[in-house]
Amino acid sequence: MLQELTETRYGKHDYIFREGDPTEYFHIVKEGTVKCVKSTPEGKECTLKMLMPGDLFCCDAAAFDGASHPGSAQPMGDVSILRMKKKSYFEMLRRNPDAAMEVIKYLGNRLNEAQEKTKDLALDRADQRLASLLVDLAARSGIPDPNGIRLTVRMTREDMANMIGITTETAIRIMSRFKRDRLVSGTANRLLIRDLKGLKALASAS
Amino acid sequence: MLQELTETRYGKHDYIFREGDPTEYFHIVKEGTVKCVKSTPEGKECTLKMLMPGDLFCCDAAAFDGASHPGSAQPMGDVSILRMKKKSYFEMLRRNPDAAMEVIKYLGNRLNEAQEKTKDLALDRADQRLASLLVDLAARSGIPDPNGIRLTVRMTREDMANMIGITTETAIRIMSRFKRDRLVSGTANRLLIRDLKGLKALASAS
DNA sequence: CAATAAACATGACATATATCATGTTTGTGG
DNA sequence: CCACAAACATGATATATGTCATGTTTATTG
Repeated sequence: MLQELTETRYGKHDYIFREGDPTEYFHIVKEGTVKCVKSTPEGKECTLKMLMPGDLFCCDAAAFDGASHPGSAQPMGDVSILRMKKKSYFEMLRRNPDAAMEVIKYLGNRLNEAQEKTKDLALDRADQRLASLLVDLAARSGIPDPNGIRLTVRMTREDMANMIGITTETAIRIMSRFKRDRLVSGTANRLLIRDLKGLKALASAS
Repeated sequence: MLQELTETRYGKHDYIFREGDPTEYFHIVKEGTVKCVKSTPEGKECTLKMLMPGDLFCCDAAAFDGASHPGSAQPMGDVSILRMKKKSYFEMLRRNPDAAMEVIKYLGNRLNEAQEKTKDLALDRADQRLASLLVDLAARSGIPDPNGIRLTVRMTREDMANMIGITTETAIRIMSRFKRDRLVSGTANRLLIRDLKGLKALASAS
């Protein structure tokens, strides 16, 4: 069974798959961070989700028929991915109700997250959404640091902008303000959350 | 087995459940349309999804632990809902791999939809999103009419606004323009899509 | 059918965010 | 370490959309 899971490594400039590619595998993030991206013909990008170790992807319907990927998957730095042919995955689920239940649970959580994000995009201002993003990433990829919480994932202002539906310039401006207000510090290589409470307050000041 | 599914009817002013209520049942829409809504403390609303006959809801993670509903479910007019205690639903899935696979497929599709919506909110203008909405509803709830496609679901400009993250006034203005441009006609009680192609062109003019 | 509320319409104005432009700082590969 | 590119910064201006206000039309209900 488990030998059907193979490990692959990717670097920062690779694609795990591209939007429109046929779906062949079910994936699990083993190490590193993967971003799920959709783009428009004119090159605008929208990052739907940052996948961390333990996250599943392509565990869904697109893997069930001959469909193609609705978005692309790109590593943020070096990552290691476990994958399984979709046929094996499919059979494994049929034989293993526990696994199927886990996938249902996982997809349900992903759907809730996605709907929460929809609500944020629809109702919150840009600075609130950016604060939310930072709070979320602090919880998911942060490590303690003498001055706060350091984010392990390398993320530029442009990356942030794509995650919350604003332009790079707006992300830079808001981050400059957060910096001035001592909420955060540092740049892509060393992002530091200095005042988590302050960010949380901003995030939920809807 | 099937006798565990019970039918309940609701009217336009009822709630099927409210945000925060404990999750007790798995649901299926039998007749009518149900909207899934999230709201802020200040009364702003965001409609996440219109559920039509055949759609499942609460088939997800919130139903798996002692969690509560992340949003509320309200009928758009008269609806009929089938439901099953979550314990029975859970057991049914464990015994029935086909059902579990169907749920995984359904959730995957819902997740894709949600992510498509995220992309629209992040990258498209209000008029494009409204055009998208109308095209989508024409496909899902439209019936042929001498002058185009009539939407069976009764939907005010405010409802539309909540579905695409704009204000009621903006929805009214855009609909007025669509009316002037002969793309649509009519009001909540009798919404008519007069030029589906035109709307599609606008929707994808990203 | 009258009374009342809901839905639609439209103007004037405010504002958050996008766009474009230009410059500085920081990182990186040869 | 130098050269080059990426990332960050910030101003000026444009614009889509929100907000508030007021009026009309269309439903609904007693």
